Amino acid sequence: MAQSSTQQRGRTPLMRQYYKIKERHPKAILLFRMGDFYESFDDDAKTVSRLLGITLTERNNGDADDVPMAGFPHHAIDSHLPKLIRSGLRVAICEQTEDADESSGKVVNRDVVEVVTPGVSFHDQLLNPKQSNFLAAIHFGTGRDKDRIGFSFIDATTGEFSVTEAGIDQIQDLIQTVAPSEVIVDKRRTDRLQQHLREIPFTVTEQEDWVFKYDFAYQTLLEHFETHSLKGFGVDDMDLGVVAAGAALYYLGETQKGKVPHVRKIKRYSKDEHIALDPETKRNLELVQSIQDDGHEGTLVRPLREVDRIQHRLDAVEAFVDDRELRTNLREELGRMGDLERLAGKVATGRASPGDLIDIKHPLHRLPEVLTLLGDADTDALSIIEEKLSACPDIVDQIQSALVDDPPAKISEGGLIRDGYSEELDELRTIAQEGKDWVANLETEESERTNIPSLKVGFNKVFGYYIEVTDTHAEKVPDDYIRKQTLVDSERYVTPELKEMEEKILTAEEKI
DNA sequence: GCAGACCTTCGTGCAC
DNA sequence: GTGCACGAGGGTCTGC
Repeated sequence: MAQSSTQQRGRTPLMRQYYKIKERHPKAILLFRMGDFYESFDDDAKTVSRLLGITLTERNNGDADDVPMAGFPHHAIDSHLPKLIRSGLRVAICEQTEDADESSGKVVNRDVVEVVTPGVSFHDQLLNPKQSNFLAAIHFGTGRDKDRIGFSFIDATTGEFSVTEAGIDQIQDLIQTVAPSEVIVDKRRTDRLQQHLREIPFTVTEQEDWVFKYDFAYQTLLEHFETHSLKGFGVDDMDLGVVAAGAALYYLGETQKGKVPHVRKIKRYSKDEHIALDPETKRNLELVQSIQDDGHEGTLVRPLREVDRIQHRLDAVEAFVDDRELRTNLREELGRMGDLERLAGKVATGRASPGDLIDIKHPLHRLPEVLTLLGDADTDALSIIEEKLSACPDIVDQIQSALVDDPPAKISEGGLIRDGYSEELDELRTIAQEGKDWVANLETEESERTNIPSLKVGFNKVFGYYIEVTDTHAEKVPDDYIRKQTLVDSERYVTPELKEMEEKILTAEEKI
């Protein structure tokens, strides 16, 4: 709902900025970055406070009424965000887009950088490593197509993107087969969705009707894939499907602010390729997990229908049954590999952590072994796979030469880049290390100079480097020591030289 | 105009 | 090991 100028009047600049951004995301909880905190206001704050169990307080708002507020430190988002999303909410994450130092005393610029929803999330805490997380779009036909639908589904983390068309009576089958976490639908057609589903085990997100216009959807797909038509993907003839696919891709782009370069193709999905299984059947056949311990994994969620493909799969299975060594070795190799598809998605969207990059290197490093095993197999069913895969040696080399083997959890912690990769970085590290060596020697030198055997040099985040002397030796403290802190049985001091070296070390580490 | 207080939660340092 | 105090970084208000 648009805020009138009357409503905006009297508010502080910060709250005017907040409501302006909130206007663009009325259906999402807006997490508003304020320094080291994510803060929520107004009705959002009441919801956040209730769901996260955190204090609901208030923030002043100029001449307008105080605004309800609830917040948490930015580093706690990984634990709080999943609770909000699992409650079925959408969360818009608003970050500061400039440094406070550059804002000339004004409120810093802010903007939403990501909208997290049940069907669109890159956060590990919200994803099941064993399952795809699909966003689906359904477009209901009209006129002569009134009994048909376009159906598209996309996994934001891997870029897997499919489209199909079906009779309206097959919605239930499609939903059960794909099992999306979220379905987007034309807001005028929500009732039809409900009419054709026995239950709705996903979040329904309504979109404006223009999102489901053919021309808009088709153009969205062409612009994304940078093509003149969709013929190359084999989906050009699916008018209803194209609308659903365009709507799904548009929604994904909106939530990720266009950062979805890893969605590089769309494929035609044929429901006839697979047998639809309802949740009860999957459970009873223990295809996904065992009934007893909920832990055993299954792989036959989408059984094939085509005889040729079934035969091809059986050939591969037979090869493994006949060749125990191949089976054991390949199982061992694959067991060491992570989820490359999802990791590649993280890299493409700029979300990869240092650990993710190393997790990419390890499976790629082992891929030649896998390719050799597949190539040596005595069946076309496996050697075809070998021909399709590349070990990407250039990527492995680059990661190997640039990154350390045991990276920090966050880039901000430093120590990610390998020595020798960057001359400038090596120089800064040398300055920092030499400074630390100087500080380390200082303890011995000062202990001898002052004749205080218990003298210690330490560091903490509050006071930086300091020299600690117990009260027993207080009378021996030299005149050039500057007192900084008093403890129960000791005093802490600094010297001009120590402060100068601290500045050198910290400046170098900041640049690193 | 300036300094200090305030406001959510959480990690850290310190005292005991 | 436990409990307390503080600071993280924004923006705003209050008091001098």
